[in-house]
This record gives sequence, C-alpha cells and structure tokens, in this order.
Amino acid sequence: MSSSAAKMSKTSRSSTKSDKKPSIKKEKIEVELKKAAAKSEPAKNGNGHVKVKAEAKSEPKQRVKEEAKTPVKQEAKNGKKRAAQADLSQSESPRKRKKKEEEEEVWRWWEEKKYADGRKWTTLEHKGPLFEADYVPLPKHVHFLYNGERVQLKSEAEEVMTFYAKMLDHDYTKKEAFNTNFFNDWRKFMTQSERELIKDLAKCDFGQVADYFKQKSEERKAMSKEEKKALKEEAAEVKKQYGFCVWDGHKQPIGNYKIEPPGLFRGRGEHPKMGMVKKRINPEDVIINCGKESKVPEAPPGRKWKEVRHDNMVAWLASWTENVQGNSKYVMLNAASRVKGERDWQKYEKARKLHRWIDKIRQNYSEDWKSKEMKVRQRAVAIYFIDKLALRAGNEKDDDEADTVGCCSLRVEHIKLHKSVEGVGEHVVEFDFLGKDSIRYQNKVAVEKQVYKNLLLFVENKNGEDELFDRLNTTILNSYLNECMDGLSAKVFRTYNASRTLQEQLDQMTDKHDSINDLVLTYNRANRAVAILCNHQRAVPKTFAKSMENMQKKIQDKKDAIADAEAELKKAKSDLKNLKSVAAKKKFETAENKVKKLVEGLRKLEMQVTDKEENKDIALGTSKLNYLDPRISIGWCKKHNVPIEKVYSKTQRDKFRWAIDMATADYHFFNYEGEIVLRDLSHLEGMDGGANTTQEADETQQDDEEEDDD
DNA sequence: AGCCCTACTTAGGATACGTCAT
DNA sequence: ATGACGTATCCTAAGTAGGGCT
Repeated sequence: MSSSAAKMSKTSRSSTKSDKKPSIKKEKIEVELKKAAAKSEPAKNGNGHVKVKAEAKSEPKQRVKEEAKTPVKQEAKNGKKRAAQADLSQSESPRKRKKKEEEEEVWRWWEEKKYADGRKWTTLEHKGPLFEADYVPLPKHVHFLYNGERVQLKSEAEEVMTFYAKMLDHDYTKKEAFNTNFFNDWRKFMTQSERELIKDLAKCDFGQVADYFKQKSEERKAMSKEEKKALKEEAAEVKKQYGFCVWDGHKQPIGNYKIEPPGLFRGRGEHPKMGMVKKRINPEDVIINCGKESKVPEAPPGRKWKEVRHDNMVAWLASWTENVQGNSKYVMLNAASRVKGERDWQKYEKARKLHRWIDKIRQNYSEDWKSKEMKVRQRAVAIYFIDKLALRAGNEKDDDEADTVGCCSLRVEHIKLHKSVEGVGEHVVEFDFLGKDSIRYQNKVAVEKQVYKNLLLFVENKNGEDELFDRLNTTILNSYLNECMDGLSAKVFRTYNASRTLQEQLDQMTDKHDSINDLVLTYNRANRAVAILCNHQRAVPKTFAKSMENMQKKIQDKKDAIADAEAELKKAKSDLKNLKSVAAKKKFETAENKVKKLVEGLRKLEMQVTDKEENKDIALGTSKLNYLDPRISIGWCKKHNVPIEKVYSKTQRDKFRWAIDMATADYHFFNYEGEIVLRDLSHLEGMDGGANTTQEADETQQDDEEEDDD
C-alpha cells in the first residue's frame, strides 16, 4: 500500500473529551506531570522497578521469621549455608507436622528488598527435571492391524502408534491435517519394511490398542482406596524430591518439574502442525541452570546433560528445545514462589501507575486520530482498541502456525463498518476474528466518529487479507507506549482495565448489608464483567444442560411448594377472619412466614440459574489468576468480612499470599503510592495545555478536515 | 527495521479430585 | 458407600515483549 501520507491542514487540535470514549467510565484524576523534573529516575535497569514498600504498616505478624528482614546482601551470604542445611530432603524434625510447619515455611519475601541489579538469584540448587519412564511395549495379545492383519511393529513405530490409538476418540483424529501429519511423522519411526507395508492410514486398525488403553485407565479408576493412596504417596515422595529447589537459601516450589511426555502435538484451532510427533526428551537435550557453587543435579545413570550453566539473570532451572515448532521450553518455579510473586506484584504496580497517566494517554491518542501522518493515526486507533476493548497487541505469526490475530495484526476482513446499528449506535465497528488459542472475538462497538472515519481510510483500496494497520506493528506500538510511561506496553492496558473494572464494579455493586452468599455473587458478577471484557471463553461444560435441567426442576418444586403454602395461607387468612382467635392468628403468621421464606428461596434459585446461564461459556479463572490485582479482592473480602476462601482456592491463596498479607480493608487500586518516576511528556503533546481546548471548537473542525487524506 | 531468539506470562482443555445427593 | 457432578489443578500451547544481529 502506497498511500501518500495524509496531508491535512494542521488545524487546531481536537480533544475529544471523555464522553462515551473508553468503555470504562473515567474518573477525573489529576495526573501530576510536574515534579517530573524533580525526581529523576535513578539507575535505569529497565523493568521500571517501581519501588514499592510493602505497606510497612503495623502487622508485626507473630510468625515473621527474624530473617525476613535480612537485606538481600546478607541473604546471599547465608544462602549457601542454608541450602546445604535444607538439602532438598526434609531435614525438618518429623514430629512437628500440622499447619505450624506450613506456616513456618512461608518465606515472607515481600518484606525484603528486591535485587536492584536485575539478578534473579544468588544461589540456586535443584535436582533437575523428572524424566518420563521409558516406553513399555504392548503385551503380546494386543495387536495393531493393517489391512486386517496383525503387524508386530518395532518398539519405535509401536510407541508412536500408541499415541494415535490413545486419541482415537478425540475429534483431532477426524481432521485431515492431523492425520496427514501424524502419518508422515509416524513413517519416520518405521523400519524400512514397516514403511513399505504401511502406506495408508485408512487401512490401519488401532482398535485393540485403543481398547487396551481404555481398559487400563478403567483399571486405574477402579483401584482400591489403598492402592490409590499408595500411588498418591509415591507421587508425593517424588514431588518432595523433584518438586522443590533451594533458591537463595529458601525452599521454593517448582512449577513444571516433570519433562513433558512424548505424544502427538495438539495445536489449537487449525494448526498446520497438529498431529506431528512430539519426541521424547532425553537428558542430552536438556540444559541445566543452577548456582555455580551448588551441587550440579545428577543426570540419570549413564546419561549426561546437554549443558550446565550458571546464569542468574534468568529464572529457569532447565530448558530444552521442543521438536515440533522449535520452541524453547523451561522448567520454572511455581506461582507461589518468590520470583513469580514479586513480578506479579510489580505487574500490578505498573498497572496502577498507568492510572496516573491514562487520561493523558487517552487524550493524546484522541488527538492523534487527526494526525497528518498515517502511521500516527493507525497507532492512535490501535491503542484506542487496546484500551477500550482490551485487545492483545497482536504480534506477527508464521504461516506454520494457526492463523490468529491481535490488534496490530488485524486484517481488513476482520472488521466491518456500519454507519449505524440498531441497538448499538452510530459509527459501529463489527469485529470478528480468531484471537489467542483461536478463540473467536465477536463484538459490535460504537466508536468515535473520528475513529470510524480513520477506519474507512485504513481499509480503502485494500483487500480482505491486507493488514488493517499496515504502518504498524507491535514493536512500533510498544516503543511509543514506553515513551508515554516507563515500562508501558500493550499488555499493561489489559491488566489495568481488568483490575480497574473489578474495582469499579465492586465499588458500585456491593451492598454491605448483603449476606456472605450474596456478596460472593456480586463478586462473581464483577469478575464476570472482567472476563467478558477480556473475552475469556470456555467450552460449555458437557454437563451443563443436565444440571440446568436439575435446577429447573428444583425451581418447579419450589414453585409448587409456594402454591401449596399460599393456599394454606389463604385458608389461614379466612380462618383468622372468621375465628379471630389467638391460635388462628398464630397459624396465619406461620403460614405467612412460610410463604415468605419459600419465595425468598425461589428468588435465590432463580438468581443461581441466571448466574449459571450467564456463566456457561465464560471462564472466570483466567482473569482472576492473571489480570485482577489480588489486593482488590482481598481488600474487599476484609472490608465485608467475606472469608477469602470464598474467593480464592488453595493454590490461589498460595499464589497471592503476598497480597493476603499486605492488603488492608481500605485497599484501592487507584491509590497508587509507589514512588513514581514521572517523565517529560512534552514531546508527545505537540500542543499547549491541550487539556483545556474546548470540545465545540473541535467538532466544527473535524468534519472538513477529513476528505483530503490520500 | 526486519528477523530471530530467548524468557517469561497467559490460556483453555483434560483430568484428578472433592463434595453432595442418593 | 457410591456415583454424578462441579471445581481445582495439571498440562502445555500460545501469546507478549525485548534484545541482538544483520
């Protein structure tokens, strides 16, 4: 696309004021731009290390370990000693189990200083990843058939064959790409003679093999309690060995300590590589990362690592390259670990910091909608989408990946422009594209006129498969955003708008007189608003229809009960009228109460049904885990005396321990206290104190300005 | 200024597990 | 005690983002 840059008269700037702008209602916040000069950034060190102090408040928690306050330096020194002492096997005295033990093991890292040099650790020791057991050949009586005849495959080809057999029930095996890829790859594992024989997947019969595995899994399910328990204990023992490392002298849980087993690649959506064989990973494929002074993990007997390195600028303990796409895979720590928690915390602090800039940024991009530079206009519209609709950045993708897009990679075919749409409004953009994980994004949104005009311009003379933002990519976008605010990138808007939405919803919708149950319902509603914003979908649960039916039945029962109770009440009423006795009065009141109670119960049931219906294809977990500042939820729980367990599961509580500890009942997402480094924004403004330009003036301007582009 | 690589976060489906009604 | 069902956890794919190289 050539598109000679827009040459429009540079007229007075518009400042399309808030109005119906970003979907989320805007607060008027004073963004203090001044003191920018005053406080200059200390050492850069990227990451915009926001210096936040844990609300140093009181909280002299009883179980605070003394060492908790140990500054990093000293911590490092202690590291070795403690690592030795912790020694991966439990050196804990066996008698003090119980909660006490758990609690004592908590490392209150959020009360310590962070590394200022970008280092992730000083000492690190672990046992390396856990490998998958070798392949066990099928028993003699289980046969794979080709063309109706038994074929005894060599172990290599047999193993790959079982991968497919195990997936026979899955929809994947109905897809052509999956079958083709599988068959191609499978043949690579065959001997010459096997290859000569097996030439057509359609002639393969995996039935017996599939049944064999089904049977095995049945057997597993049917195991006795004791057997199951034994198995569980075994797994726990393995986890004890491999599931933890010693990180700066503290025992920390590892996330994925198990090496991924071989199998068939299950890409999402229409992935061109689905069905390809994902190979077994051997020690010789694995790079180990650990402390220089630490004991290097032992490779399995007779084997060796690909490499052992000591890089403390990264957080992974082991890595390998996966063969299907050539991506790196990493063994990293669990979300409850310090290194993950600290970054999570930082992420939310960054989002809170954005709150200080958001008005300014919105104003800027609104003005840029009229820039004479096409690139700037595209950037401005893209940021608007990212801000308003919580779209992802949209990095470019290769042809050998599923065809999905985000904001920057949107194509003309992904939007439709409508002058107006019934029930939506004027200047409507209709989105329909596949996003991450090939999840469909469909939305009709009314946008500012100027945005609409720009979009008309962007699609002009383009084909459906052309890029909507042909002058833009995520690198350009993010480097601009980074100029706006230190550390700002596209994804921060998702975090920001998600957390902001939760906070606002809770602020608005919470009725402090509600019961715990109703409060939780309110919370889930707020959570759902976020999930919808972020387009977090899920497959409708297989049991949905059935359980809905059950609930409807309950409702019917309740209604019947109400009818009966009402009849009783009616009778009691007339009795009372006739008899006017104390007993009759009492009876009447009882009947009245009964009806009231039943009606209340019905209301609750109906609410649950609505809730369930509205939730059937929406996943709340993703936003809860990744986008919502946990302190909002925890603060809210504390304020309204809702037990935290009502909102967070065990693992979630572990992950958000830092937040549970530090958030008080008055926590508010918008009250960012962090030491904020304000930067000179003048280069972005290109204008006076634009803030005060009046809207009316702009309006007039807007219309004529347009025609001339290109 | 595009490409590739690395490191890390975010994501939904599969499955294990716990709970509740029977 | 048992099975059905819903939720929590596990698994690993699929994103983002930034740096280095050409």
